[in-house]
Amino acid sequence: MAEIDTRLRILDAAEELFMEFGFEATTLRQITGKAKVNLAAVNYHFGSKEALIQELFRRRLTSLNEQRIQALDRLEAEAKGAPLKPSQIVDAFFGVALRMAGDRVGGGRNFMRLLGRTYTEPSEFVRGFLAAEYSVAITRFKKALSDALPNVPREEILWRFHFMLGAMSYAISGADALHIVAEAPIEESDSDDLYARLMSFLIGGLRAPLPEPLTKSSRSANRKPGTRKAA
Amino acid sequence: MAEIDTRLRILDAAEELFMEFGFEATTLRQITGKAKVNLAAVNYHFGSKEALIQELFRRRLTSLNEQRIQALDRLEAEAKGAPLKPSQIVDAFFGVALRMAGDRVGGGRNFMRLLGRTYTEPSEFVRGFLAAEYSVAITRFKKALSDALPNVPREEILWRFHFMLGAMSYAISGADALHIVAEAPIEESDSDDLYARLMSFLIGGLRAPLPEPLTKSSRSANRKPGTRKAA
DNA sequence: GTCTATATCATGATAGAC
DNA sequence: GTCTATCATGATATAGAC
Repeated sequence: MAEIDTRLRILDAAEELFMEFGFEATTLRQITGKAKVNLAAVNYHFGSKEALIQELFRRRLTSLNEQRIQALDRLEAEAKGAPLKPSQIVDAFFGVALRMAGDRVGGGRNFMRLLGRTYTEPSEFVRGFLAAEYSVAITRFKKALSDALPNVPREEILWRFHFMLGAMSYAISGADALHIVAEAPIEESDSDDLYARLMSFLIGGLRAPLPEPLTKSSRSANRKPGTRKAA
Repeated sequence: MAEIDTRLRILDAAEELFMEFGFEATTLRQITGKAKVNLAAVNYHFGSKEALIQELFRRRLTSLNEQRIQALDRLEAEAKGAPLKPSQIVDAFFGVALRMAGDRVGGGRNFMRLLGRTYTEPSEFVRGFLAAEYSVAITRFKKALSDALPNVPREEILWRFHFMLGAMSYAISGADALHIVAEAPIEESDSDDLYARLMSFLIGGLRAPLPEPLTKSSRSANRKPGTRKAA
């Protein structure tokens, strides 16, 4: 048990526990207990519980988004100026993430599930650096999607991107959360299956016909009162 | 400030605070402070913090799922045995929820955002009665979707239902979470816009072409090594 | 760098007067 | 039903020996 090892042991243990119980419910005692290090080690190495959380996200997110950008770079280089297919872009963004989520050995699986939940969590300080870490990648991918879907308004693209993130988050939460939907225990799909399932769903949603004219003027017109308009 | 009022004041205050800070981070002192009732009132009226949380979900979920089932009943009665359109079924399930989420006055908005996050939260005791509360409605809707999409395997329907829940959850988390994606502050869409946007996305995903043969035998075949199979 | 021991504080819950 | 006062517990964080 070398010196540098302590840091990593803490990060890994924290990742698992945060995933399982959430940030608030996880105590430093649980973390240091699981990591088999002293209680004081967290504050020595990271300074505080919050700083530990930030470092935990930083080490994974930086790599994740770099991979995403590299994948996009590769696609654009191959295309030589021709517009990309939306499915390629979606694959570059979500495929990388799903591969990290499928990685059982490196702990990426725990992290991605944690990330999915954190995204909607309203925890002030987490949201801040989440946005910062994502900033570069998001800009690139929004641009790519806009170019690939010239007929879709940018605002619509933004929302669909958001919906896709939601679907992915639940996809990664996976079989655990699915138990609520499926009374019968569902077999844990392997990550290739999950990948294929999610991708076709995402592309289907992304390429769906636009909602309505939706120009600012026409709104909530021609709808029978009492019933909701059917899509 | 009558007697019975205290209960409601606590429930409403708790709903807002849980939504904003989460279950663990919200203290009874915050709740009773906001509700302007005594600290001991929570334990008097509900017995414990956990019981408060359960009661909070119960009062909303029961009504929500009853409305969903009624909407489905109505559709099936109108169809007189003919198969429903998938979009009608999706509308019955998610339309009701979005309407509750759009309801600013009754506090339904807070609740739906809370629900979306809770769904993936791994909190043991919450997951239990979530499944119980949903049980009846889910069974009905799974059946309806299976009938409407006879070519889609039941397992695939289950997953797509799951993905749709994820998209809806993020949709309801709404503009707040979207800030992470959109650097520029995005205008809060009104609920009609959001409804239209989400519905077309969901239908698109639900009706997307099936992933692959995906029969148990053929798996991870014909994929170029080194690259991920594109959808 | 790592440990023990402890300071300081906030939590959920309860007892008992009114 | 509502209040005040308090308990036991467990939280983060730190001081100081090794």
